[in-house]
Amino acid sequence: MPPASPSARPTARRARPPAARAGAAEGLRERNKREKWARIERAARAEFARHGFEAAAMRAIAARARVATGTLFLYARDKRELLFLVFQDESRRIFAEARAAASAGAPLVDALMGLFVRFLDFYARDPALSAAILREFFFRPYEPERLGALTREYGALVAALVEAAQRRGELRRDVPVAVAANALFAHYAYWVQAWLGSHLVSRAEAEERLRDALRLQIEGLRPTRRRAP
Amino acid sequence: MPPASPSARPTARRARPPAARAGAAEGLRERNKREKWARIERAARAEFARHGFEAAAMRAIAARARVATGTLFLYARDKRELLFLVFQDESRRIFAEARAAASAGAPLVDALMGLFVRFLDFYARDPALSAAILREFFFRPYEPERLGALTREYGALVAALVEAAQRRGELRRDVPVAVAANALFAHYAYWVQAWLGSHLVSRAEAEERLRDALRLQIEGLRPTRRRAP
DNA sequence: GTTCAAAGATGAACAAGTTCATAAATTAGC
DNA sequence: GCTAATTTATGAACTTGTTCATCTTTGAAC
Repeated sequence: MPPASPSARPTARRARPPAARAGAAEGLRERNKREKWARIERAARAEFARHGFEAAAMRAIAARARVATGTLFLYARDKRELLFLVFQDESRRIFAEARAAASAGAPLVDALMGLFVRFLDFYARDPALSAAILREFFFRPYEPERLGALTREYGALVAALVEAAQRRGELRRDVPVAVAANALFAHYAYWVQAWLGSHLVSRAEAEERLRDALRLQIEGLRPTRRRAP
Repeated sequence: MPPASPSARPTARRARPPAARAGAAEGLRERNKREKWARIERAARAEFARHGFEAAAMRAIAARARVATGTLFLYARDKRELLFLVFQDESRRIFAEARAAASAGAPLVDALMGLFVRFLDFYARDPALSAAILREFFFRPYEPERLGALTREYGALVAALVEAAQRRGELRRDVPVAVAANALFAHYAYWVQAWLGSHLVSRAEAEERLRDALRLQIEGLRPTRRRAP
């Protein structure tokens, strides 16, 4: 089977979303590109929010941004990438906040929930759009180097919390940090899916069940001989 | 926010895939419908297999089935439902096999892996298409009463294995069966996603990590005072 | 300031999913 | 068997994502 994604091609034919900073010596080209991208991003955000990912039309986004339809494809390879770029900044911000607020000293379940709940809040702002993001980027091959970076950061933060807990004796030492982190993260992914994807639980239920699941992952399902008071 | 799916509309405008059995007294209408649906299903299966879900064209499916394009939409509401209908039978078969072979007496991890591996094999036959199925039906609101039934059956089977294990003392009794089943199933969902969705692991790795994760879910991450020999 | 090559922008054209007015086929009433 | 009513089938037309030949703008050499 041939690889599903054309891996060689750069993001878009030419232009790419320029870096956000308005540098000192900035040519006309760069300034135009920056302004155009700003308009496109605003427009995309608005149309996605109003109509959802599927129903938002590229032509409508282009019209709102006052550019030709084809221009969109100079800044984003396709509609999916537009979605990704729009949410990239916001995810980064949420993630930075979560990292800053991460209390590696707290009991592991609390520390993890402090991180996870931030993203639940983020998703809750627009659940349908969040579901689209998860679907488009975690269930479809997609330029690993962009999204992969965010995912790895997330994983690394979970791993750091796990390692801290292990170090202080809250967790077994014979289980590699990565294995434990994956096990815990699996519950997060599962309940997010149940909430945003399958609509089997509400946001509140997802949070509750996730907390329980994390506890249960730590405690284990095996019968215990004795329990500490 | 309005619900994303038009919940009222029936599956397709009129006709629906007729029941498979060729009843005794069968009118011309029903026979024609049955034959046409058989052709459509075969055609859809072939086109999906050859080109993948996205690249398979409805027009090509229609041509191969020797019907007009619009006719497809009398049998399936949209392309997604065509995918679902095509795979419904096969999923059912796999599931029935798994249920029949389920050895509720085996250690829980083995019993669960006996079930899960059957689906991993199923997915492995066409990973890209399997990923499409998971993406289209678990990350998008979609007529809960169809897919929901399959999912619930799956969940019920896992729960039965869990209950058997609990009964024979392999698991704690103070954790509700549903909670334990969800916790275990989460690892399955996670590693399937890592394999089919994110391409982070191979099929073999997914299986291996899943087995480890199930063990770890049972053992727990908490330090143990003592271990049975 | 003029020239020219490179970068950026445009929108008509294309392909694919979906709809719907219309036609064909089937059934039921007589 | 004929007719009317209902179901089923058709494919042109519409919408939307995407491409690409063409045009415009920019920057630098002179």
